[in-house]
Amino acid sequence: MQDADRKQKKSAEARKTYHHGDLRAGLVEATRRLVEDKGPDRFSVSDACRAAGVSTAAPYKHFADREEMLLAVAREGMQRFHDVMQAAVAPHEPGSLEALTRLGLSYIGFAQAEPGVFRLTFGLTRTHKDHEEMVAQGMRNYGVLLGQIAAHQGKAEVDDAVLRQAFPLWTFVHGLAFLLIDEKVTALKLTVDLEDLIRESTRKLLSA
Amino acid sequence: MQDADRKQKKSAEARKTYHHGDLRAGLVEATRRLVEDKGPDRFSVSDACRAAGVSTAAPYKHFADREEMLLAVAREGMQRFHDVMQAAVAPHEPGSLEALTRLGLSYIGFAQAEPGVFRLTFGLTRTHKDHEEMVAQGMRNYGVLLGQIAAHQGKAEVDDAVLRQAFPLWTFVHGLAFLLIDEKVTALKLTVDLEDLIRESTRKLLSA
DNA sequence: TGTACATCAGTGAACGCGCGTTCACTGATGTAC
DNA sequence: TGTACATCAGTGAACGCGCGTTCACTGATGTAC
Repeated sequence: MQDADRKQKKSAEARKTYHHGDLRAGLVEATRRLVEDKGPDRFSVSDACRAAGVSTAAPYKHFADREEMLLAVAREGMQRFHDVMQAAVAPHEPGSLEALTRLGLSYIGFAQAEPGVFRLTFGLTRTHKDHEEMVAQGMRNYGVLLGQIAAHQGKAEVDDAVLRQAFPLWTFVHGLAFLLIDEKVTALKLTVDLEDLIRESTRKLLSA
Repeated sequence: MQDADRKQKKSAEARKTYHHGDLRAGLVEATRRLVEDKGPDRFSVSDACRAAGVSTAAPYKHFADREEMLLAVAREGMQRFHDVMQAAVAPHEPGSLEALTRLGLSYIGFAQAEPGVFRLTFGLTRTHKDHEEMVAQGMRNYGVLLGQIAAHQGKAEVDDAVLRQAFPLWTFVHGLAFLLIDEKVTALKLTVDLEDLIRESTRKLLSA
């Protein structure tokens, strides 16, 4: 909601002023959109400036370089991904097959809704690939699954058995996400009922 | 072997001549190497020319454009991938858990050995994404798995039941491949016994 | 065997382009008095 | 309330660069006679 407020504020008061209101947020949004439209590799600073209606020098008042703009989008995206997953499991019995199925569906749902951001956050992020904050957020996101599996095993903590049971589930939905957004499923003319596929595969992978 | 012959011929006879011997093959190899070193997106025609020791105009005697050079690498790569998978299953009882495990291991083996080519062939290939030859080779490659599953089900042909049982296996190893080459496994400090993981997950996904 | 000629693979220079980043600047804003 | 001033977000022009592609060319090769 604060985003909406800020936007309104901007358009109401600051539209035609010299200062932008919240150029940083505007650039992040422009970058995000470009990452979606052209992919993380085809994004250019100039494009983002054009989209934000600002000179090409402006971003450097807010970001050190191109990479930092992408980093901001990635950070924001991972947080959004986390929220989506949380919302997916929330209504269901923790550790239940239903909860895990919904979690899997939210994973591929995010990948399909925001393939550019999905690629950006899961791709090999060269420069800041061990940017500690990103890794921490990645662990927090993975933690949503780990928590469900711990619950499934009737545990309060994540132990080795939890890790071992969780990883194949991640692997599975991750592969499905890429096969979908890389259009292999359509290219090979495969028909897939996503919900059924995820539920059944999850059930099997959870079994002994 | 003919490749080796050609190379020898080149170095023996044609090294310092005006003509190159087999510049096409040389450029494809240079492109492949660059795709590995820098990724499919960072590849440039100029780089390839530099690597092949040739002027930047030379490739256009063999390829229509940059895209066609990548296409040649992709084509070659998919064929190689096919051979690798065939070789992996060949020694084993068709449709056996062992054969399927080896097939899965060869999949991630290829991804790890040639992550650049793997990304190139499995990524969204914009321009020629429905290049018929590529799709055909993709189906041929997928056919290796389908054949194994058909055998597993005691069938001579691929039917719907085969397709339904095969797809989750593909999905699984595909996800594993990306988690490995995108270094998520190492970033999250997960320890994974690949062979055991693939065998067990395959077994479970094959079960009722 | 020797010569004329067609073929065409590779050259080197040039093109226009968009990029990331820097620079000295300007003008809007908030604050101190 | 009004003025002086510091701050700093955004400007616009410029930089050097590497890119993909085109062009008229050159020289090596194979073939016909």
